Amino acid sequence: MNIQYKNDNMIISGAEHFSLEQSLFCGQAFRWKRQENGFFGVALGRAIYAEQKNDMITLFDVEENEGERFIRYFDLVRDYGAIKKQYAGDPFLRKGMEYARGIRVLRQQPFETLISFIISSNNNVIRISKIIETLCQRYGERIGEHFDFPTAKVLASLSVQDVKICGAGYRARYIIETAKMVCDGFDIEGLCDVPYLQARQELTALTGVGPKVAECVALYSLGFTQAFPADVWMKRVLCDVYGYTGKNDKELRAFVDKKFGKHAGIVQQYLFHYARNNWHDISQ
DNA sequence: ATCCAGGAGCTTT
DNA sequence: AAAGCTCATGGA
Repeated sequence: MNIQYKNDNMIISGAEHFSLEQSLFCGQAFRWKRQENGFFGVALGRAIYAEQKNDMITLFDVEENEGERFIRYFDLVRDYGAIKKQYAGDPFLRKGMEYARGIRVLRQQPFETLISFIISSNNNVIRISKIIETLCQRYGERIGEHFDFPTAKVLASLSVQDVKICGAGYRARYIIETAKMVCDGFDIEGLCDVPYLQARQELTALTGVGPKVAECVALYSLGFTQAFPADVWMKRVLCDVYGYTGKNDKELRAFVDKKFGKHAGIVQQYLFHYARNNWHDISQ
């Protein structure tokens, strides 16, 4: 992979195992849109436009120091080729990795990820995106014509009605209470430095955060690649393809740890994207 | 109309 | 501990 800066743009060439399209629209991020020949989003506190041609990605209006932050955001340093090789013996997973070959697990901002996945519970992607966008427009700091994700401080100051207006439904209370806990000193970023099991458990102390949301935050924002968000789709795959018969969260974790190991979360992203888009073929 | 969506909290067994 | 019920909302 080679990086250069030209005319205020950042150009990444030779990026293997990476597709903007697949990484941005595989259900892990909610604020990106297809625009012109590329993708527009608000991420890391700024508006950004990106294009990709084969293995060349251009990030527009990005200076060097900021470019490094997006290298991390897109998880471009990690050797996905080596990871894929470890799992090549699994026939179904190999199909998943082939279908979703360009997915990288993004490293998003912890608070935004936390609130986004609280909103995701018992909800669908289109509506999740809509709620988040409204939340940003109403309560986020303005970035040109766009809006940043609201801060914990602002969200903590809102009434339930203020948040319900955005379409959040019964989750409005969860959002506000979690924001308050963060304001009162719950250190999300700090969870990067504690063991995975501890991070996951501490996250569930937040209102609206159960096992699934905790796994999402751990995987998509804290860098725990072994975190394994298991929604209805993943459970279908585990049961129908891998013969999982367990009943509770603990049994599922044990099954997943044994089956997929320390990069279970990355594997999960391939399986999720593949299964969600091809279930008709998979289940015959 | 009924069911479902990247589930969690609360109540009852 | 484990299973059951409820929680807004909008689209299929």
